[in-house]
Amino acid sequence: MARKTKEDAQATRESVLIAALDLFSEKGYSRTTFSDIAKRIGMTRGAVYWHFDNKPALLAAMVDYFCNLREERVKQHFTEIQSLEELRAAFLEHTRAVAEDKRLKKFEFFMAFQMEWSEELLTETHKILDKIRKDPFEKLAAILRLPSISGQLRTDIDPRQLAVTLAGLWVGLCKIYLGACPKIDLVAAAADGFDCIMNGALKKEAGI
Amino acid sequence: MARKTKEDAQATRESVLIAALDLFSEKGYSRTTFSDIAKRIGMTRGAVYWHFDNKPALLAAMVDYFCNLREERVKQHFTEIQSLEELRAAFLEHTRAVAEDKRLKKFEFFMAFQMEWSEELLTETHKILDKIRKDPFEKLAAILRLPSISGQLRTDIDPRQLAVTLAGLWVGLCKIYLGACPKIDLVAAAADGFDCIMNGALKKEAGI
DNA sequence: TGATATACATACATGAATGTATGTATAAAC
DNA sequence: GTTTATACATACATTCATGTATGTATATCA
Repeated sequence: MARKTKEDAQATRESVLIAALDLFSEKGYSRTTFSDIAKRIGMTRGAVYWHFDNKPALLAAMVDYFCNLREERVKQHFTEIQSLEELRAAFLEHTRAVAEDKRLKKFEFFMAFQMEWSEELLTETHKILDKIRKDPFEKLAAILRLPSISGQLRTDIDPRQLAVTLAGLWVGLCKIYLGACPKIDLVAAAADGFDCIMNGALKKEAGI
Repeated sequence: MARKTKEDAQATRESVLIAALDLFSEKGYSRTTFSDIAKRIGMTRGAVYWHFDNKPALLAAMVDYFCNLREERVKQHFTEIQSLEELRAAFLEHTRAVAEDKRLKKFEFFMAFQMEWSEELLTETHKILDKIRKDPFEKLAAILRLPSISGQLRTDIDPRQLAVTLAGLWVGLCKIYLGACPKIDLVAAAADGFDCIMNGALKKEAGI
């Protein structure tokens, strides 16, 4: 058996990426081998090596693949936000995605607990990770600066600081949830936290 | 050269633990070898193997060592809290410790970014990590339930939920700070977040 | 003042993951 | 229809971390 069609080859490439996420999130990046991945998809190491030069390259491709998948969700949720209600809805929808989309959850779990980020691997996935690491509050801050929203904020509240607080809450709750020792309802916790923060950030007359 | 005094041996044991934290946080757990650690302290692998049976055992001892160091700080900050002002001070003091105590910062960085937690390694360090993972909001919740504090909370605020929010904020801000891409002032961000949340959680007449 | 256990250093043996070279059947290009 | 590049499988070579066995000088203890 050899030489499949281009579609078949593309399919095995994707199956490698998915198997990589599965195994990386199960065993950790460093403990999974090309052999593990090949076995998982019913092929040999040769197949994996044909599609990806080495492990860092596979990691970069995998992170890129699922980051884009995540970015699409973020864009889907956080574009065209005009009001506080829409921001709240987007915040919770994005949270719900982490809690309910198994693949996204795996990816977030992998990024949070199953990866040791060396300088080398960071530069390998440089472009994609730069986005993530700048994103969490820049996007939020821009939304909070919209006149329709910032007008409701207390005058002593800095939109950027508020964005940091909201992003911090989101990152922290996700981490606690993914660590999953004391089981929490992620969406409910995010809703409570969001309301509490906004309740403190809004002018008295503009309560949610 | 051989057979040092008991004090000397204890000193090299500690130097191994410290070198382990240094190297683990620099290169990641999986990429550091016993050889690396031995070189760092100017000894051979034999010395490291004499003190620790293998890498998981060393990891467990190292985590135990620095977790206890951290626990002492937490206890130091979070016992005998009676008022909101004291809670705020403790919250910020604990945050400041992560930002300014180099060793604690290294440890938190290691736990957040340089460790892939397999089932095996989790059970190895079971007792210690159980503490950490239950801790973040149980301790906080207990404080928030103190009459002197809960009396100031709005009646629709659940102390436990508030604890989850505060813990989430803390974990998230630390993670963002330790990731350190968009530099933030951790202590200032924690103060702002704390105030904002509390401002939303307190009765109108009990503002900070 | 020996005897013994200690705190290492040194040497070796093993396995396991990596990378590469080679083989091969077949889709695609001409 | 032939050629060629593709999408793998197979085989081999190398490195490297681990673990263990052994050696040894010296605190410690009797």
